[in-house]
Amino acid sequence: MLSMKRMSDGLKIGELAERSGVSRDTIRFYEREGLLPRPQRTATHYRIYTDEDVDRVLFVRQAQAIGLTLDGIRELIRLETLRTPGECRRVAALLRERIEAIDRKLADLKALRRRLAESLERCDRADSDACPVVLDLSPRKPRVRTEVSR
Amino acid sequence: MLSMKRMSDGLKIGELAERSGVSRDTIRFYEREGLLPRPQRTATHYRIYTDEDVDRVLFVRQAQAIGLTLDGIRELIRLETLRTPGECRRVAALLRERIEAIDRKLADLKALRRRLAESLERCDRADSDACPVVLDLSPRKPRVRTEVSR
DNA sequence: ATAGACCTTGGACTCAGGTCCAAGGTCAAG
DNA sequence: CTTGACCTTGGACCTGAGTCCAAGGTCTAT
Repeated sequence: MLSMKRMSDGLKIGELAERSGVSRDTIRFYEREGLLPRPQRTATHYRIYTDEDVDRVLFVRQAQAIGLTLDGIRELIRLETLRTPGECRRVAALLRERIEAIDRKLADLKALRRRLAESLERCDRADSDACPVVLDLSPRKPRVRTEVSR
Repeated sequence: MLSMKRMSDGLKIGELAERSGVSRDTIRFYEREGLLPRPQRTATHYRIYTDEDVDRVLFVRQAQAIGLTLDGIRELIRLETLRTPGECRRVAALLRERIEAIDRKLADLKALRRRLAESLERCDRADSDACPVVLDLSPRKPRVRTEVSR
């Protein structure tokens, strides 16, 4: 007979872990951190989870993936579960903030990439010994004339 | 009479700290970590640094700024100070690695930015309550029909 | 009834890159 | 000689996001 068990309710922590792709320890950690509600327990203190909890864990991972910290995620969950009026505006603000942070990061990384690519070129052009790039990282120690800016 | 002191040699740790823009503690930490050579000492055990050390600290900060870890920087310093043959090739390899890492990061961030911008738009378009974006982060809980992929 | 897989707890540990602190030594000025 | 700014050391602590562990309880199959 097919076990009705899997249908919907009553996951043990290991099952939640498997379904959501995080470790048991992480789940307990999220609970301590207030990212997951305290689950019901069996008579023997086993945690029992529902599909909602699976979603909640996935939510946390998604939110992490977009660069939020656990603090930020807690805040987001609070907004959602309390159905705070103006929730959407808060979320929008949060999003704008995140986007700006990303734009700054992008700009930094692009500048960095340019620098590195330039260094690499010089490195490849160099005749082997005494890497110009290493020396270049040392400020004002121009033992090899740099001659790159043109 | 002008003190000859400032000319060149013999910085105390606080002076090195000031010139290189890091804290005393950080300097001692770098020494422990092998990023700075052990300095000479006065008879009373004060560390005395030279201008080379200023450069070295700045080097470390520069290298950090391009995304290297302290481990990587230690390696770089080893390459430089040992004048390892093939130094330049190693450096070039390191640079290529860094550039690839940056490219991956850039791609990730751009994708992320697109997602967030899209969410933000939906958020702004929404009529106030029950933010679609928060709900959207929750996988398969479409209490509000998403209707965005038109 | 016993093995093996699962669960419980609290607390320690990880990583990187530092920061902070206490208790004491040194040095220049007033 | 005392004050205040500087220096020394070893070691503890911090952040963020978990991971690992020991000692014990439970459940399922054989």
